[in-house]
Amino acid sequence: MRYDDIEIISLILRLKKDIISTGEFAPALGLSQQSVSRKIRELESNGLIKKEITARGQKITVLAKGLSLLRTTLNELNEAVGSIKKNLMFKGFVVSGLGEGSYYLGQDKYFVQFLDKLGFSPFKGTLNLRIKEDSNLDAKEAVISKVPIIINGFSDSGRTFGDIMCFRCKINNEVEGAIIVPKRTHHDDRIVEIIAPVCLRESMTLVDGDEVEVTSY
Amino acid sequence: MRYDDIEIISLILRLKKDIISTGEFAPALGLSQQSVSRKIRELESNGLIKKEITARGQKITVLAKGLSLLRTTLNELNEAVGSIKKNLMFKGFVVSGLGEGSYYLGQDKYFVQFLDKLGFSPFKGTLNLRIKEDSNLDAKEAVISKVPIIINGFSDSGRTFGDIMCFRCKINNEVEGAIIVPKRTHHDDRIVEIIAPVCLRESMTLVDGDEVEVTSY
DNA sequence: ATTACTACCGTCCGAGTAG
DNA sequence: TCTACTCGGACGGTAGTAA
Repeated sequence: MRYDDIEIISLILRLKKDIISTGEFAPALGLSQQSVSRKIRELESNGLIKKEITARGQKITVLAKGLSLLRTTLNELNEAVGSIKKNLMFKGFVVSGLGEGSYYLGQDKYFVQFLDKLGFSPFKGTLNLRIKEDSNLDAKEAVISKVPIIINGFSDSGRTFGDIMCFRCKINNEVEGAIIVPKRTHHDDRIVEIIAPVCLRESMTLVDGDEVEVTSY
Repeated sequence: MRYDDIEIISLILRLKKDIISTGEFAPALGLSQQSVSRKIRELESNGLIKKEITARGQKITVLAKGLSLLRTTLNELNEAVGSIKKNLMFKGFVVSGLGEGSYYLGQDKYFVQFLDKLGFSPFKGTLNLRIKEDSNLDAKEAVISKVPIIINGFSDSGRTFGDIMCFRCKINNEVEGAIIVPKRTHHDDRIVEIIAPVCLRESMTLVDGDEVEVTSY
């Protein structure tokens, strides 16, 4: 478990203190003072750090070997996070629109924001997909847990319209559009509403039951 | 030791395989098949991943909670690596110039490159520092293991002049200059030669034995 | 204050093996 | 093959305390 060492080195560097006591370290690592003391001694004997003990604590210098381990790990995590993006794809089946999306698109105060924030003027209707497999559901959850583009809500003639979250996506690797999700109402998890500059049913000749692939990027 | 989980999740993502067996995982983590099996079950019960067991192995999906942990860790490491730069400071004592630096500065073909690549025209002499403490020596090593600015070597009337590596630095947090290190000759590790647009001895009224702080940025 | 030793003990690892 | 159970033993954790 190489990453144990990294956790400590990372903390040492982030504390940005010249002198640190093992007791100070302990709670941040969820360990006792004694264990931290031992861990640090181990790091030193592995040549990852160097320490000088003073009256108030120890001055720790992360050595080249330690830094190199840190950088390697950083690269690994970057690679891991990078590979997530490629996993952000899910499939669903075209269903007839029962979603609220189309209604939103009819509201001018929403509509103007779409062009502004998404860069395209959406067709005034949504493509509704139903997700069947659980694995695709997870992918969809991953997409809509990314940082959303927010379409602000408003009040009009006594009614309140909430914020809408948008997530850019590509439909069948062909057309660029966006998944829209009302911020408040958590309606059926398995239905996804998609908007695009064009009518997707027409431009891609889709009918109910057709499988569609959605990629987030 | 939170990072243990990360190590496994990171590996899962980097393998980019749909189906993975615990036995395949084991060597990469330095654990036994049994331990990997248990670790993965723990990850699942902590809600970080989801797994489906098939005949050939298990299909693992990293859940939102797992991804978020991964991103947090990535940010921490980025912060840690970022803070290294601020740690790149060392101290040395002014000594009389026995270095080769001054000689280099006398060579026009080198000299013109300094202005070009460093953005300043150096005073035709170097400030030589001797590093006494080992901790400072480590910091100095860290500085000169960064990506160097290279001053190209050349041949002149039969003699060969090698490449020179430069590292921007700040002297006593006051004057901007550069550490220069011949690429070939690995002369005394404890002597550092510094160039600056001005004569540092004069502008900072330095004499032999004065302590000087060098920061790399 | 600190660090770190000793002693004890709980957790975790892995060999064997079942399913 | 695969996953995962049992169980003995090692490793790692902490309390007490010395330096």
